Amino acid sequence: MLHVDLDQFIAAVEVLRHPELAGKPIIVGGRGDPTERAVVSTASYEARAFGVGSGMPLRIAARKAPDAVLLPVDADAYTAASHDVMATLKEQPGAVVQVLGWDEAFIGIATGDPEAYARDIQRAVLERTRLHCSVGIGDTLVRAKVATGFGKPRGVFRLTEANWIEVMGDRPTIDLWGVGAKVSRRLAALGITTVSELAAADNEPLIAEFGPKMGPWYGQLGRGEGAREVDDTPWVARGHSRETTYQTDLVTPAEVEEAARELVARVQEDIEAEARPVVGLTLKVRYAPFSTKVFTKKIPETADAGVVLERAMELVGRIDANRPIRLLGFRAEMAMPDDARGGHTPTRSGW
DNA sequence: TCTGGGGTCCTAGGACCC
DNA sequence: TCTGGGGTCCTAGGACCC
Repeated sequence: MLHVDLDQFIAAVEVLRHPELAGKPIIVGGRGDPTERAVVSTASYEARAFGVGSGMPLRIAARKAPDAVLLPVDADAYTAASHDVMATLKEQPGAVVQVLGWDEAFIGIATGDPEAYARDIQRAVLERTRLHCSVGIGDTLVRAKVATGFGKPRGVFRLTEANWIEVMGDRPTIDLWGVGAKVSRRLAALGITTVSELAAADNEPLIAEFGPKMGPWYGQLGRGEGAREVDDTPWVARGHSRETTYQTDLVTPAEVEEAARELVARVQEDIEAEARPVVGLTLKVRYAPFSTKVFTKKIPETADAGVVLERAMELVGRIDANRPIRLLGFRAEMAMPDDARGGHTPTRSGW
Protein backbone atom coordinates (compact mmCIF):
# COMPACT_ATOMS: atom_id res chain seq x y z
CA MET A 1 0.00 0.00 0.00
CA LEU A 2 0.92 3.64 -0.27
CA HIS A 3 0.86 6.54 2.14
CA VAL A 4 0.49 10.02 0.69
CA ASP A 5 1.41 13.12 2.67
CA LEU A 6 1.25 16.69 1.32
CA ASP A 7 4.44 18.71 1.77
CA GLN A 8 4.09 21.62 4.26
CA PHE A 9 0.38 21.50 3.39
CA ILE A 10 -0.98 24.53 5.20
CA ALA A 11 1.93 26.77 4.23
CA ALA A 12 1.67 25.53 0.63
CA VAL A 13 -2.04 26.41 0.47
CA GLU A 14 -1.24 29.90 1.73
CA VAL A 15 1.42 30.33 -0.97
CA LEU A 16 -1.14 29.44 -3.64
CA ARG A 17 -3.27 32.38 -2.44
CA HIS A 18 -0.30 34.66 -1.89
CA PRO A 19 2.23 33.80 -4.63
CA GLU A 20 4.49 36.64 -3.53
CA LEU A 21 5.23 34.61 -0.36
CA ALA A 22 6.90 31.76 -2.29
CA GLY A 23 10.35 31.02 -0.91
CA LYS A 24 9.82 33.08 2.25
CA PRO A 25 9.66 31.82 5.83
CA ILE A 26 5.95 31.45 6.63
CA ILE A 27 4.43 30.61 10.02
CA VAL A 28 0.72 29.79 10.26
CA GLY A 29 -0.88 29.66 13.69
CA GLY A 30 -3.70 31.00 15.85
CA ARG A 31 -4.84 34.40 14.67
CA GLY A 32 -1.37 35.21 13.41
CA ASP A 33 -0.69 37.41 16.42
CA PRO A 34 2.51 36.44 18.27
CA THR A 35 1.45 38.27 21.41
CA GLU A 36 -1.48 35.86 21.90
CA ARG A 37 -1.56 32.42 23.51
CA ALA A 38 -1.39 30.23 20.43
CA VAL A 39 0.90 27.71 18.73
CA VAL A 40 2.31 27.07 15.26
CA SER A 41 0.13 24.91 13.01
CA THR A 42 2.62 24.67 10.16
CA ALA A 43 5.87 26.39 9.25
CA SER A 44 7.24 26.50 5.70
CA TYR A 45 10.57 24.78 5.08
CA GLU A 46 12.22 28.22 5.03
CA ALA A 47 10.84 28.93 8.52
CA ARG A 48 11.84 25.47 9.77
CA ALA A 49 15.44 26.38 8.95
CA PHE A 50 15.21 28.85 11.84
CA GLY A 51 14.17 26.07 14.20
CA VAL A 52 10.45 26.79 14.02
CA GLY A 53 8.16 23.75 14.19
CA SER A 54 4.57 22.64 14.73
CA GLY A 55 3.27 22.98 18.27
CA MET A 56 5.74 25.68 19.21
CA PRO A 57 4.27 28.74 20.96
CA LEU A 58 3.76 31.48 18.40
CA ARG A 59 5.64 33.95 20.57
CA ILE A 60 8.76 31.78 20.54
CA ALA A 61 8.45 31.07 16.83
CA ALA A 62 8.29 34.78 16.01
CA ARG A 63 11.40 35.36 18.08
CA LYS A 64 13.34 32.60 16.30
CA ALA A 65 12.32 33.77 12.83
CA PRO A 66 11.81 37.54 13.21
CA ASP A 67 11.45 38.12 9.46
CA ALA A 68 8.89 35.35 8.94
CA VAL A 69 5.42 36.13 7.63
CA LEU A 70 2.80 35.25 10.25
CA LEU A 71 -0.61 34.17 9.02
CA PRO A 72 -3.83 33.23 10.82
CA VAL A 73 -5.24 29.72 10.51
CA ASP A 74 -7.95 29.54 7.83
CA ALA A 75 -9.49 26.11 8.35
CA ASP A 76 -12.11 26.51 5.59
CA ALA A 77 -9.41 27.10 2.97
CA TYR A 78 -7.46 24.00 4.04
CA THR A 79 -10.61 21.87 4.12
CA ALA A 80 -11.45 22.90 0.57
CA ALA A 81 -7.92 22.17 -0.67
CA SER A 82 -7.98 18.85 1.18
CA HIS A 83 -11.21 17.82 -0.58
CA ASP A 84 -9.57 18.45 -3.96
CA VAL A 85 -6.55 16.37 -3.01
CA MET A 86 -8.62 13.45 -1.67
CA ALA A 87 -10.93 13.53 -4.70
CA THR A 88 -7.86 13.23 -6.93
CA LEU A 89 -6.62 10.23 -4.96
CA LYS A 90 -10.01 8.52 -5.17
CA GLU A 91 -9.99 8.95 -8.96
CA GLN A 92 -6.82 6.88 -9.30
CA PRO A 93 -7.48 3.51 -10.93
CA GLY A 94 -8.10 0.74 -8.38
CA ALA A 95 -7.39 2.97 -5.38
CA VAL A 96 -8.94 2.23 -1.97
CA VAL A 97 -8.50 5.49 -0.04
CA GLN A 98 -8.41 5.86 3.74
CA VAL A 99 -8.21 9.55 4.67
CA LEU A 100 -6.25 10.36 7.84
CA GLY A 101 -6.62 14.10 8.14
CA TRP A 102 -6.36 17.22 6.05
CA ASP A 103 -3.17 16.22 4.32
CA GLU A 104 -2.71 12.45 4.59
CA ALA A 105 -4.17 9.25 3.21
CA PHE A 106 -3.42 5.57 2.78
CA ILE A 107 -4.06 4.05 -0.63
CA GLY A 108 -4.61 0.35 -1.11
CA ILE A 109 -3.62 -0.74 -4.61
CA ALA A 110 -2.51 -3.88 -6.38
CA THR A 111 0.25 -2.97 -8.79
CA GLY A 112 3.50 -4.53 -9.93
CA ASP A 113 5.22 -1.14 -10.01
CA PRO A 114 4.28 0.90 -6.93
CA GLU A 115 6.98 3.49 -7.61
CA ALA A 116 5.47 4.31 -10.99
CA TYR A 117 2.00 4.44 -9.41
CA ALA A 118 3.36 6.80 -6.75
CA ARG A 119 4.83 9.11 -9.38
CA ASP A 120 1.48 9.09 -11.21
CA ILE A 121 -0.24 10.16 -8.00
CA GLN A 122 2.23 12.98 -7.40
CA ARG A 123 1.67 14.21 -10.96
CA ALA A 124 -2.12 14.02 -10.70
CA VAL A 125 -2.23 15.85 -7.37
CA LEU A 126 0.12 18.54 -8.64
CA GLU A 127 -1.89 19.07 -11.82
CA ARG A 128 -5.21 19.27 -10.04
CA THR A 129 -4.21 21.23 -6.92
CA ARG A 130 -0.74 22.69 -7.61
CA LEU A 131 0.39 21.00 -4.38
CA HIS A 132 3.37 18.69 -3.94
CA CYS A 133 3.26 15.47 -1.95
CA SER A 134 5.56 12.70 -0.78
CA VAL A 135 4.67 9.03 -1.04
CA GLY A 136 5.65 6.06 1.11
CA ILE A 137 5.33 2.50 -0.12
CA GLY A 138 5.07 -0.38 2.32
CA ASP A 139 3.80 -3.89 2.98
CA THR A 140 2.11 -2.72 6.20
CA LEU A 141 0.41 0.57 7.05
CA VAL A 142 3.12 1.33 9.61
CA ARG A 143 5.96 0.80 7.12
CA ALA A 144 4.23 2.87 4.42
CA LYS A 145 3.60 5.69 6.88
CA VAL A 146 7.18 5.73 8.16
CA ALA A 147 8.53 5.46 4.60
CA THR A 148 6.89 8.75 3.63
CA GLY A 149 9.18 10.60 6.01
CA PHE A 150 12.20 9.37 4.03
CA GLY A 151 10.60 10.54 0.80
CA LYS A 152 10.14 14.17 1.84
CA PRO A 153 10.01 16.47 0.08
CA ARG A 154 8.39 15.49 -3.23
CA GLY A 155 9.93 12.01 -3.18
CA VAL A 156 9.03 8.34 -3.00
CA PHE A 157 10.47 5.75 -0.60
CA ARG A 158 9.77 2.07 -0.02
CA LEU A 159 9.96 0.23 3.33
CA THR A 160 9.19 -3.48 3.60
CA GLU A 161 10.08 -6.43 5.78
CA ALA A 162 13.26 -6.70 3.67
CA ASN A 163 14.78 -3.31 4.53
CA TRP A 164 12.92 -2.27 7.70
CA ILE A 165 15.66 -3.14 10.16
CA GLU A 166 18.41 -1.94 7.84
CA VAL A 167 16.76 1.49 7.56
CA MET A 168 15.10 1.87 10.97
CA GLY A 169 17.06 -0.48 13.26
CA ASP A 170 19.56 2.01 14.67
CA ARG A 171 17.05 4.82 15.07
CA PRO A 172 15.53 5.78 18.44
CA THR A 173 12.11 4.34 19.26
CA ILE A 174 10.58 7.82 19.26
CA ASP A 175 10.93 7.83 15.45
CA LEU A 176 8.14 5.23 15.32
CA TRP A 177 4.59 6.28 14.56
CA GLY A 178 2.78 5.86 17.88
CA VAL A 179 5.79 6.20 20.20
CA GLY A 180 6.07 9.60 21.83
CA ALA A 181 8.30 11.19 24.44
CA LYS A 182 6.74 9.39 27.41
CA VAL A 183 6.72 5.90 25.97
CA SER A 184 10.25 6.19 24.55
CA ARG A 185 11.45 7.17 28.02
CA ARG A 186 9.68 4.22 29.64
CA LEU A 187 11.15 1.91 27.00
CA ALA A 188 14.62 3.29 27.72
CA ALA A 189 14.09 2.42 31.40
CA LEU A 190 13.58 -1.18 30.22
CA GLY A 191 16.90 -0.98 28.36
CA ILE A 192 15.24 -0.47 24.97
CA THR A 193 16.44 2.59 23.09
CA THR A 194 16.58 1.58 19.42
CA VAL A 195 14.03 0.14 17.00
CA SER A 196 16.13 -3.04 16.70
CA GLU A 197 16.05 -3.54 20.46
CA LEU A 198 12.29 -3.03 20.53
CA ALA A 199 11.85 -5.43 17.62
CA ALA A 200 13.74 -8.12 19.53
CA ALA A 201 12.20 -7.44 22.96
CA ASP A 202 10.30 -10.14 24.86
CA ASN A 203 6.60 -9.58 25.40
CA GLU A 204 6.60 -10.11 29.16
CA PRO A 205 8.45 -6.96 30.22
CA LEU A 206 6.46 -4.93 27.70
CA ILE A 207 3.18 -6.29 29.06
CA ALA A 208 4.28 -5.63 32.64
CA GLU A 209 5.07 -2.01 31.77
CA PHE A 210 2.33 -1.12 29.27
CA GLY A 211 -0.49 -3.60 29.78
CA PRO A 212 -1.82 -6.58 27.83
CA LYS A 213 -2.73 -4.64 24.69
CA MET A 214 -0.23 -1.84 24.38
CA GLY A 215 2.76 -3.98 25.42
CA PRO A 216 2.58 -6.41 22.49
CA TRP A 217 1.59 -3.56 20.20
CA TYR A 218 4.85 -1.70 20.85
CA GLY A 219 6.79 -4.86 20.06
CA GLN A 220 4.95 -5.17 16.74
CA LEU A 221 5.63 -1.53 16.02
CA GLY A 222 9.34 -2.14 16.45
CA ARG A 223 9.14 -4.82 13.77
CA GLY A 224 7.07 -2.58 11.49
CA GLU A 225 4.23 -5.07 11.64
CA GLY A 226 0.49 -4.40 11.81
CA ALA A 227 -2.48 -4.04 9.50
CA ARG A 228 -1.82 -4.86 5.85
CA GLU A 229 -5.15 -3.72 4.44
CA VAL A 230 -6.34 -0.21 3.74
CA ASP A 231 -9.86 0.31 5.07
CA ASP A 232 -12.07 2.86 3.35
CA THR A 233 -15.13 2.36 5.59
CA PRO A 234 -16.49 5.85 6.20
CA TRP A 235 -15.28 7.24 9.48
CA VAL A 236 -17.89 8.02 12.14
CA ALA A 237 -16.96 10.52 14.84
CA ARG A 238 -17.33 9.08 18.35
CA GLY A 239 -17.83 12.50 19.81
CA HIS A 240 -17.36 16.22 19.48
CA SER A 241 -15.52 18.63 21.68
CA ARG A 242 -14.70 22.29 21.99
CA GLU A 243 -11.99 23.82 24.03
CA THR A 244 -10.67 27.31 24.54
CA THR A 245 -7.52 28.70 26.01
CA TYR A 246 -8.42 32.09 27.40
CA GLN A 247 -6.11 34.96 26.58
CA THR A 248 -6.43 36.08 30.18
CA ASP A 249 -7.20 33.58 32.92
CA LEU A 250 -10.77 33.39 34.19
CA VAL A 251 -10.92 34.40 37.84
CA THR A 252 -14.49 35.06 38.96
CA PRO A 253 -17.12 32.32 39.32
CA ALA A 254 -19.41 34.32 37.03
CA GLU A 255 -16.78 34.38 34.30
CA VAL A 256 -16.24 30.65 34.61
CA GLU A 257 -19.94 29.86 34.49
CA GLU A 258 -20.45 32.07 31.46
CA ALA A 259 -17.51 30.57 29.58
CA ALA A 260 -18.58 27.01 30.39
CA ARG A 261 -22.13 27.68 29.19
CA GLU A 262 -20.81 28.99 25.92
CA LEU A 263 -18.70 25.87 25.32
CA VAL A 264 -21.59 23.57 26.17
CA ALA A 265 -23.81 25.44 23.72
CA ARG A 266 -21.25 25.06 20.93
CA VAL A 267 -20.91 21.33 21.49
CA GLN A 268 -24.70 20.99 21.57
CA GLU A 269 -24.86 22.60 18.13
CA ASP A 270 -22.32 20.09 16.82
CA ILE A 271 -24.14 17.05 18.15
CA GLU A 272 -27.61 18.25 17.20
CA ALA A 273 -26.41 18.36 13.60
CA GLU A 274 -25.84 14.59 13.78
CA ALA A 275 -29.03 13.61 15.61
CA ARG A 276 -27.33 10.86 17.64
CA PRO A 277 -27.97 10.39 21.37
CA VAL A 278 -25.35 11.65 23.82
CA VAL A 279 -23.95 8.90 26.02
CA GLY A 280 -21.17 10.69 27.87
CA LEU A 281 -19.83 14.09 28.85
CA THR A 282 -16.35 15.26 29.72
CA LEU A 283 -15.33 18.58 31.18
CA LYS A 284 -11.65 19.52 31.10
CA VAL A 285 -10.26 22.31 33.27
CA ARG A 286 -6.75 23.71 33.16
CA TYR A 287 -6.04 25.67 36.30
CA ALA A 288 -3.31 28.22 35.67
CA PRO A 289 -0.64 27.59 34.85
CA PHE A 290 -0.75 23.95 33.74
CA SER A 291 -2.59 21.60 36.06
CA THR A 292 -5.35 19.82 34.20
CA LYS A 293 -8.36 18.07 35.68
CA VAL A 294 -11.02 16.03 33.93
CA PHE A 295 -14.57 15.24 35.05
CA THR A 296 -16.68 12.71 33.20
CA LYS A 297 -20.26 11.54 33.36
CA LYS A 298 -22.18 8.80 31.58
CA ILE A 299 -25.60 9.67 30.21
CA PRO A 300 -28.45 7.29 29.43
CA GLU A 301 -29.09 7.15 25.70
CA THR A 302 -32.67 8.20 26.29
CA ALA A 303 -31.76 11.54 27.84
CA ASP A 304 -33.16 14.57 26.04
CA ALA A 305 -31.32 17.84 25.44
CA GLY A 306 -32.60 19.29 28.72
CA VAL A 307 -31.20 16.42 30.74
CA VAL A 308 -27.88 16.61 28.92
CA LEU A 309 -27.61 20.29 29.73
CA GLU A 310 -28.45 19.57 33.38
CA ARG A 311 -25.71 16.93 33.60
CA ALA A 312 -23.28 19.26 31.87
CA MET A 313 -23.90 21.96 34.44
CA GLU A 314 -23.40 19.42 37.25
CA LEU A 315 -19.89 18.91 35.89
CA VAL A 316 -19.38 22.68 35.69
CA GLY A 317 -20.35 22.86 39.35
CA ARG A 318 -17.33 20.75 40.25
CA ILE A 319 -14.86 23.36 39.00
CA ASP A 320 -12.85 24.99 41.78
CA ALA A 321 -13.82 28.58 41.07
CA ASN A 322 -11.27 29.88 43.56
CA ARG A 323 -8.37 29.05 41.23
CA PRO A 324 -7.59 31.00 38.04
CA ILE A 325 -8.56 29.01 34.95
CA ARG A 326 -6.60 29.01 31.71
CA LEU A 327 -8.57 26.51 29.63
CA LEU A 328 -11.97 24.92 29.55
CA GLY A 329 -12.90 22.03 27.29
CA PHE A 330 -16.18 20.21 26.86
CA ARG A 331 -16.76 16.97 25.01
CA ALA A 332 -19.88 14.96 24.24
CA GLU A 333 -19.60 11.32 23.31
CA MET A 334 -22.34 10.00 21.04
CA ALA A 335 -23.93 6.60 20.55
CA MET A 336 -22.57 4.89 17.45
CA PRO A 337 -25.11 4.35 14.67
CA ASP A 338 -26.51 0.81 14.51
CA ASP A 339 -24.63 -0.12 11.36
CA ALA A 340 -21.36 0.81 13.03
CA ARG A 341 -22.05 -1.03 16.30
CA GLY A 342 -20.46 -4.40 16.75
CA GLY A 343 -19.16 -4.21 13.22
CA HIS A 344 -15.85 -2.62 12.60
CA THR A 345 -15.36 1.05 12.14
CA PRO A 346 -11.93 2.38 11.41
CA THR A 347 -10.19 3.14 14.66
CA ARG A 348 -6.84 4.71 15.16
CA SER A 349 -5.31 4.61 11.74
CA GLY A 350 -3.23 1.57 11.20
CA TRP A 351 -4.05 0.02 14.57
C1' DT B 1 10.08 29.21 26.15
C1' DC B 2 5.70 28.13 27.90
C1' DT B 3 2.73 25.45 25.60
C1' DG B 4 -4.07 25.34 20.34
C1' DG B 5 -7.84 22.57 19.06
C1' DG B 6 -9.97 18.37 17.50
C1' DG B 7 -9.79 13.69 17.82
C1' DT B 8 -8.88 8.26 19.31
C1' DC B 9 -7.77 4.48 22.38
C1' DC B 10 -5.91 2.19 26.70
C1' DT B 11 -5.30 1.38 31.77
C1' DA B 12 -6.22 1.40 36.65
C1' DG B 13 -9.08 1.38 40.49
C1' DG B 14 -13.43 1.41 42.90
C1' DA B 15 -18.29 0.00 43.28
C1' DC B 16 -21.37 -3.41 42.81
C1' DC B 17 -23.19 -8.01 41.70
C1' DC B 18 -23.39 -13.13 41.76
C1' DT C 1 -13.22 -13.24 62.13
C1' DC C 2 -11.42 -12.77 57.90
C1' DT C 3 -12.17 -13.04 53.63
C1' DG C 4 -12.50 -16.12 46.95
C1' DG C 5 -13.10 -15.29 42.27
C1' DG C 6 -15.10 -13.48 38.34
C1' DG C 7 -17.66 -10.16 35.83
C1' DT C 8 -19.45 -5.44 34.46
C1' DC C 9 -19.84 -0.59 34.78
C1' DC C 10 -18.14 3.95 35.79
C1' DT C 11 -14.69 7.57 36.61
C1' DA C 12 -10.28 9.55 36.13
C1' DG C 13 -6.18 10.01 33.90
C1' DG C 14 -2.57 9.15 30.36
C1' DA C 15 -0.67 8.94 25.76
C1' DC C 16 -0.61 9.70 21.03
C1' DC C 17 -1.94 11.60 16.40
C1' DC C 18 -2.77 15.49 12.81
